[in-house]
Amino acid sequence: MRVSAKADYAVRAAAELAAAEEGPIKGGRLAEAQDIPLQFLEHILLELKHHGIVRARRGAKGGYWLARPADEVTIADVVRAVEGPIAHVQSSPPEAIEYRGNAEHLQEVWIAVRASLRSVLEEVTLADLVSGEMPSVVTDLAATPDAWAAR
Amino acid sequence: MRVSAKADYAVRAAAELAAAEEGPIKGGRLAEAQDIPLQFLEHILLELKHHGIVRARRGAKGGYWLARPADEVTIADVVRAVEGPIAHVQSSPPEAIEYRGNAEHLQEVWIAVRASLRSVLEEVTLADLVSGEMPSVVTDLAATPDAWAAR
DNA sequence: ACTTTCCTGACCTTCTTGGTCAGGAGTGCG
DNA sequence: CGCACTCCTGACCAAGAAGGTCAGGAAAGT
Repeated sequence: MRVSAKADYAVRAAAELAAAEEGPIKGGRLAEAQDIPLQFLEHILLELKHHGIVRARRGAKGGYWLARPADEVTIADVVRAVEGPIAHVQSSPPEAIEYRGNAEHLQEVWIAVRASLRSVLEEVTLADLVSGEMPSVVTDLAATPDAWAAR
Repeated sequence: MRVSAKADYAVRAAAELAAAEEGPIKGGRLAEAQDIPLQFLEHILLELKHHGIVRARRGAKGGYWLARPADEVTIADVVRAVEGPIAHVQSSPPEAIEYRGNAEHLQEVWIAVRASLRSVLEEVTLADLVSGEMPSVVTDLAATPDAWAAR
């Protein structure tokens, strides 16, 4: 139930790409802008490329850029590319699990958990993230009492 | 962003305890009812005990029972007991992270993610789970289009 | 006393996390 | 052409977590 460093890095790098006005951006610049170890970041960017989130060119004047417009890439896309499916239980998707006895309805709970994660992650685009103008689902949730408090 | 076997097991065992009419229930019976390796389950139950979710007595006629009424124990309580804080990013709570550059607003997203998880996990009690009568937040989410579909 | 059941720590194997290192391959420029 | 620059790729690595198992000790009941 935690967000890995890899996913966090991937979203941050994608945000930098989304904000770029023009031309390919070098890995080194992304690493510096977001304070991410360069060699680790390159592996992450490669995964993003394999998943069609990002494109790249080598050589001088090379670098990375988004494969699609920033308002068509969601945070869920980026997270899935590096972390795999969201909200799996015991490495299986919740709809594939069969519960017995008094835990029978647990499946519905995990389905709801996944749906609630999706309702946030699939709603926020990289363009939203960069502009700071979040969809209402985010501002509403962030405004709930204790949303910023530890538990 | 996944649910561990341990958390899944813990909730299922807690559901069995919540459904128990009377008296302590033996670990062996829980393990059998939910098909969980007994020795692993005992470690989990011990953690639940240390977190005040469960109580126990040894010896013949011994076993485990809930420390509080089933409608006062949420799934979030159980999950936190065995997995630690929900929705940490890079092992830190989202409110403690400072983002730079174009990722500045990412913090709000992770806060919203945590709030959305809480809105489900803190709302469902063990009593709800056993009865199958879920709070509306769960039924609403489970009824959204594609909630049961993979991505 | 003796059985039952919880309690605890040690241990184990495999996988994941969060990286680093070394080198190969494509691109652009002089 | 040659060279510098940058991405691309696989190998490796240390530490920790995941998902258990094993052996024994300590309370409770009969």
